[in-house]
Amino acid sequence: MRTPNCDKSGLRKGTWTPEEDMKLIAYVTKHGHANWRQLPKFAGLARCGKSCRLRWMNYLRPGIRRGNYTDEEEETIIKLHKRFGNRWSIIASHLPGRSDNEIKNQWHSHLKKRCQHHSVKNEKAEASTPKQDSLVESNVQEKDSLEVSTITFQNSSPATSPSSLSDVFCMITEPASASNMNLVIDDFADFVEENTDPISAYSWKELYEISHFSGEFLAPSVTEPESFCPVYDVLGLLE
DNA sequence: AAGCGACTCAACCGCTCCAAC
DNA sequence: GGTTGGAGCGGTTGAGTCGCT
Repeated sequence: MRTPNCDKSGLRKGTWTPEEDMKLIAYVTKHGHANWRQLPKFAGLARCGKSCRLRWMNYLRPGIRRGNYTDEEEETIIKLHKRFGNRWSIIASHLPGRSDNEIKNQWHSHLKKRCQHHSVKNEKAEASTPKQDSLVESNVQEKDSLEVSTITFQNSSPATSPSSLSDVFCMITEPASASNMNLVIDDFADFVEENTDPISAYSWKELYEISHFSGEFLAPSVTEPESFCPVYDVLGLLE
């Protein structure tokens, strides 16, 4: 951890203390974050706005997921990195609860090596055997599966119904106009109706995050944070 | 137990983008 | 069209931790 210190203008730098976290959570929960530059002044934090934003986006916002990556998540990162390169924010938008910073760290510490190792193996294999049609085909299929969420938006009617919360997230995080966003929200509403049981307490936090990004489209029952964001109850921050 | 290099990950820095004027 | 200011992004840093010798 970086040791806390101050810069020339008296603003604190380095590791965030629990007290600072509490102040930031309390302020953003109550007032939102329309202006990061002004926020630290009003929240009583001796931090720059950028530092507050980073702390909130990467560690404090509702729905953020910590801990080990699943195999599925790692595969998704690898696939999306193949497609988008170092566009961490785009990649993060496909992984609910993961921040761009965390994904970037994961890539540099684990996945990059794994991919390099994998590509060296592939190169050796390719050198020793002629190209097979099945390999080419599997690449095409992989590309097509990544396009699904985009296609959903490009057509004005959804091509597929979401089968998991991750699918809904993929759809929501694609570029969308207000009209096709409404279609996605309809799908989302259907999904919630049909899948009330499988949604875990954690997933409800994800739902809160969806409502945070697209609250105007969601039913009021989904935008009540106390229903699915127990951490705030613990902190006593809900009104 | 101590030393040391490799690794992890929270945080900073500098740049770009974009909207408002 | 040019300028300015805020937000966001990606690269990099460096303290802490881990694991090997």
